[in-house]
Amino acid sequence: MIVIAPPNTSPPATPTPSRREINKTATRQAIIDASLALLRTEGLEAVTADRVAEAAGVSRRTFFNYFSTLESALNGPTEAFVEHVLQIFETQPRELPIMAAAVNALNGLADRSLLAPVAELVAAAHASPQLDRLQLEAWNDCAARLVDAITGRLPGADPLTVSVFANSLIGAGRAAFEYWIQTADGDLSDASLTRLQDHLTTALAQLRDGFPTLNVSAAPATTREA
Amino acid sequence: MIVIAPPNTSPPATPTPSRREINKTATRQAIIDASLALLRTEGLEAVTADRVAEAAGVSRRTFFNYFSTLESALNGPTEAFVEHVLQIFETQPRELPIMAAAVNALNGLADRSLLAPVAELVAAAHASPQLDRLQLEAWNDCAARLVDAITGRLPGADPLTVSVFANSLIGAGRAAFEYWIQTADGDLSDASLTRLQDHLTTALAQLRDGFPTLNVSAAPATTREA
DNA sequence: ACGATCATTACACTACGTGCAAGTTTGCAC
DNA sequence: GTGCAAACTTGCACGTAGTGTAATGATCGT
Repeated sequence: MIVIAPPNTSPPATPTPSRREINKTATRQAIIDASLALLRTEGLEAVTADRVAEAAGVSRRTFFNYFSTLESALNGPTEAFVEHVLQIFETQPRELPIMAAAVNALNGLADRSLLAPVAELVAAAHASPQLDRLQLEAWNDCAARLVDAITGRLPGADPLTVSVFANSLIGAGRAAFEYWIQTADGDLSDASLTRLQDHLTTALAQLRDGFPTLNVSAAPATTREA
Repeated sequence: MIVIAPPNTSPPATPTPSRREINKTATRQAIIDASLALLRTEGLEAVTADRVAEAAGVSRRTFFNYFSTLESALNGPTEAFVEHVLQIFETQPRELPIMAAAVNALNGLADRSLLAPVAELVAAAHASPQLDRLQLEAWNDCAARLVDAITGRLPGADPLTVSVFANSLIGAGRAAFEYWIQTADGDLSDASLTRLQDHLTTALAQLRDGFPTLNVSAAPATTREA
C-alpha cells in the first residue's frame, strides 16, 4: 500500500502521531471501510479476506496482521459505539443510582451517527448466522468493559454483584436490539432508530423495576405475591 | 462405520426406534463422547475434525453431517442441561411468580450429573477463546428457548418484556458461571459445584431485587434515591 | 429377496488463519 | 543526505474448517 504523505495541513490533536501511526490507523480504517462497503454492496458471502484486502489496497496477509479474524474487522462501528456509551457512563456523577447512570449513558445516543451503523450491522446479522456470532462476541466484550467501568465507579462492590448487573444489563440491551430487529426489519430511518432507543430505555427500566407484568398476567387462579 | 446390531435386550422407551434411529443416535453420542474425551486428554488443539471423526470411528464428512460446526459437537452436555432446566421451569405452577419459577428450575439441579459436565466445559472455555465463542452461542440458544418457554407460560405477555427478562436472566446466569470460574479455577469438586449453584441462585435473587448494593456504596455525599 | 430410501464415504474445492523469510518503509543518528 | 535498525508489508506454504457431489453401503417396506 502506498500512502502519499499529507503535509502538516492540519495540526494533529494527539501530540506526536508519527508517520507510522498515521499509516497504521489509515490502513486500519481502510480495512474497516472496505469490509463494510463490501457487506453493503455484495452481501456477506462477498466478504472474504481476499476481497476485503483487495478493496482496502492491502495484501491478504496484512489484513490478518490488523484483524485476527475476518469478522472482527466488522466490529469497528460497534467498538466506537460501546466506547462512547461507556465514556458517558464514566462521567456520570458518582452519587447517582447506577441504573440512572446507565440510562443517562444510553440517552447520550441522541447522536445517531454512532447508533446507526451499529443498527445496520445488527440488521445484517439478523439475516446471517455468521454475523450473529460476531455480534455475540461484541456484546460479550461490552459486558466485560462494563464490569471494568462499574468497578472503577464502585471500587468496593461485590464482584459477583457487579458481574451480574453488567451481564443482565447487556442482556437487556441485546433483547431491545433483537426486538427492534424483528419488528422494524431493515428500516434504518430516523423514526425507526428512535424506536430502537425507546426499546433500550424501556429494557433498562424493566430491569430496574423487576418484571411485575410477567407475573400471573393471564392466570385465572389465586394471585399470590411471594 | 460398522454398527453391530445389539438385539432387543432392552425394550426401548420410545415406541419404534428403528435401526436407523438407533444407529444415528449412537453415532451422534459417539462423536460427542470422542470430542469430549479428546478435549480432556489432549487439550483443545487436538480437537480437530479429523481426530474427532477418527476417534468416533466415523469419516470426517460424516462428522459434519451430524454437526455443522466442530464446536457444536462439544455442546451436547450443555444442551442436555438446558433441556432439563427448561423442563422443570415449564412444569412450575402457573400462578407462581415467574422469578420464583426460575429459581425453582435452577434448584432442580441437585443432580450434579448434568451440571458437572457443563461446569467442566465452562472451565475449559475459560482457558481458550475458541471454546469461549462456543459457549456464547450456547447461552444465546438458551435465551431463545427461554423466551419460548415464557411465552408458552404467559401467552399474553409483551414480547419485548419477555425478551428482556429472558436475556437479562441468562446474562445473570452467565455472570454466575463466570465468577465461579474465576474464583474456583479448575476445581470441579462437589463443594465447588455447590458454590456454583449458590452463585446462580444469588444472581437470580439480585436480578429480582434490583441491585441496591450498587448504589452510592462508597459515596461520601448525598444519598438520593431516584 | 428386491427395489426404494437413507446414511456413509471419498474426493475435490473454497476459504480461514498462521508461521516464516524475504522485501519495503519509517525513524534516528550522524 | 547516508546508513543502519526497527517496524511494517508481502508472498508463500501449510494445516484445518466446512461444503458440494457422486458413488457405495446399510436399512426399510413389501
